[in-house]
Amino acid sequence: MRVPRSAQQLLAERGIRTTRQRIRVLEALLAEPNDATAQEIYESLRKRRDRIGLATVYRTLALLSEHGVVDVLMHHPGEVCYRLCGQGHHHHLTCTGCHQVVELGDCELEPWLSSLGGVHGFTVTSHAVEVAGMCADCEKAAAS
Amino acid sequence: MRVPRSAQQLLAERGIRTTRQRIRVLEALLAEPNDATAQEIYESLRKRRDRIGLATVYRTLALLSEHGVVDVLMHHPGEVCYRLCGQGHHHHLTCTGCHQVVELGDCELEPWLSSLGGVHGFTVTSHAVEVAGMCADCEKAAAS
DNA sequence: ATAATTGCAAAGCGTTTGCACCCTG
DNA sequence: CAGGGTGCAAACGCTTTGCAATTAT
Repeated sequence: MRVPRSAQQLLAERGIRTTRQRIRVLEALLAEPNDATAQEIYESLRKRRDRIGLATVYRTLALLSEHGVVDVLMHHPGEVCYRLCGQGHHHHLTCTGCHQVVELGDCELEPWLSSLGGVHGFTVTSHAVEVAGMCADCEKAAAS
Repeated sequence: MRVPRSAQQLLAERGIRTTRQRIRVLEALLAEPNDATAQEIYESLRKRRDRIGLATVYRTLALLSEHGVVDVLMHHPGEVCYRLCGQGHHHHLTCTGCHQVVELGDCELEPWLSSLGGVHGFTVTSHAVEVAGMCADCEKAAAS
């Protein structure tokens, strides 16, 4: 799912102008196995002494999500998270303990959903599934 | 799914103190077939000349969601919607045109999801499915 | 009676925007 | 070199909180 690609390449593929800041944001996402908020990305870049404005992080993330480069996740109200994802349709399995995110491929819901939509007179255009649980490590930690 | 119940009853069932304001908020939700934001509920109550504070609406909705009386939906980033739902597990089918919401019963995902979780060493505790589409009316309107 | 609930206004938070400057293509 | 991109700080909108007055049990 998560094909390793360079930040440069990701931008070029979509015909997005490459700037130092956009590359930095993408690098931060590439280095982040889970999801991150705009603020988190901003802070991690500032810690690395990268000169970037918070507004630019927001603008870049908006741009990237418009182009389908990053996914937008909303597990908690008022918290928007971004994540660099593999191409194609997939869903997410999130650990409630440590917030690690696992991509779920092979979604088998399409047929079920479109039939369900038909019953209600809907044409189903998209669907999102967010699965929450506890990873093995967190479960162990919680037990003690 | 959506058993009609009185606002009074809903509060009493959970042992929530009944106040004029809480009943008004619940009535607004009972009258609302779809979902509504805190602000929308506040405004609809003010239009009806109900004296209620915005803060109370927020506090009441938080209370009701804690007690499982209302569902919290987040289709769009930065927009938290509340909805009075039937009991039991279900999901939502939302029209992107008119925002009407249909409750989907009989969710057949449980077995699939827990097996999927197992593969990744997760104990799946919950899942949310949000299906989006176009209802018949909006599809017609869009075609013209 | 007394503890919880309310309303208001102020504070808080994440996010967006206006504008002068800067950089990419 | 032109048009898009950036940074800063101010503006923004939604939500939460402090506190005195009010209300339910």
